[in-house]
Amino acid sequence: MSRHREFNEPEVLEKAMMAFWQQGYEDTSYDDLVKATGVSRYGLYSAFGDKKEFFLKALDYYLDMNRCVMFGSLLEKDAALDDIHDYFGRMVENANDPNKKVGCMLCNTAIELAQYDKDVEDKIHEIFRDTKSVLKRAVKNAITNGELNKETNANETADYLFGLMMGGAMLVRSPIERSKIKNYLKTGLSVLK
Amino acid sequence: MSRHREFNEPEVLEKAMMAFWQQGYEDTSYDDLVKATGVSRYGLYSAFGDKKEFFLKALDYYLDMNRCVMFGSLLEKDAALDDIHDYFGRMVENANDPNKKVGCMLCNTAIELAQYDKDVEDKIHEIFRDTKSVLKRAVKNAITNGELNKETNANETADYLFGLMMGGAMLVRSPIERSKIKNYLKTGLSVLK
DNA sequence: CCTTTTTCAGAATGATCGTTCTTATATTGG
DNA sequence: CCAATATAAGAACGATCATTCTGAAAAAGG
Repeated sequence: MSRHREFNEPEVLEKAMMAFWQQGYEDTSYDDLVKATGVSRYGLYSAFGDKKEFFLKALDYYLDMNRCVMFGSLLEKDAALDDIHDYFGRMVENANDPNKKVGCMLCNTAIELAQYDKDVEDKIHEIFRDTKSVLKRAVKNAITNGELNKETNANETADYLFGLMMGGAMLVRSPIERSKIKNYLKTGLSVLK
Repeated sequence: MSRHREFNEPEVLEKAMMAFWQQGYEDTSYDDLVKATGVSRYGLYSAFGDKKEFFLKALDYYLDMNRCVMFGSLLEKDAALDDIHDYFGRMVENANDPNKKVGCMLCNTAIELAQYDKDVEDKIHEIFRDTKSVLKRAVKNAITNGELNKETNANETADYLFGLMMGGAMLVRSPIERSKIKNYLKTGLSVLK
């Protein structure tokens, strides 16, 4: 008995994620999602729930797909100074592409939604905490390795790098010249010594 | 003949500006503006035009009211290193107030609207250019005064300080702990030497 | 005080939003 | 091939949006 779904969940989730990423939560209507995915409203509602549930699933998908790609070797236990520079190097590369003005979906969400939605705020906090830990570990390793001055405050430096990352993600989304973003990240990293 | 307006334009504009500042463009409905100002829809439309015109007037008002207050001595021709530190010190003070999560109206607008509205983008560019000039002049003066290393690249450093400023404004609007913002700005300023 | 003119308050309008409902179709087990 | 059932497509619903319109009230000149 019964018919089967005509769509593939991950494929649809990816398309929906792209729509939410590019346009944000408020500016993406359920109709936009129907158009972007090519799936019926009924299908989307039964598979992904209402708009907020759908968004949270899209955000999870974004994190699953993009974090490893962007953070790369920085996620490894012995990550150190080179891995920090590599990460920000990838940010500069992304910033240089004038078409990529979407920034980081997580950072965008932190600005757009987290003030008004407790569920979103909790998720943001969790990921931000993880991200800071990753940066802090790399800073500590760099100090141990002698790549950074022994006097370096690992905690403050991790907070700083986190802010540099978030600031960069926001600058990418603003209508600023790409060369300025490069200068921002390049000079910003010069504190690491 | 005829009746007079019952409201005072600058007072009303200030109230509308606060609403737009706190909630952003999209999340502020014309009804919100009617409630926030206590003025009739008719009165607002005839005095300030439609929603976008009203927003641009509110943004101008914001710039007129807040730029001098925030930038302070940094706007003076002979501003140098101390004035840069003073400015970011005021940012830290603002960030420490947990109730002040609105950030900078101009930066918020750059993120929310500038991608989709040419008029807004042009205004943002103009103000951003001015802001960078102010920072660059202070950096140059600091180099001349011997407060900064002679090798300092004034242009890149100005871009960096601009990003630091915008990053800080964005962090304030996100649900991040205030102490992290302080660490971000404090460590960020340590490049100036 | 009365006429004129503008303001006010909010009803009306048309669009769009998220969500639900309806109807017809496609699929599968028997 | 037929009955059962989940699907798809989109119409329908109620809310809210920006904007316009509609009397009633208010103010000022004669």
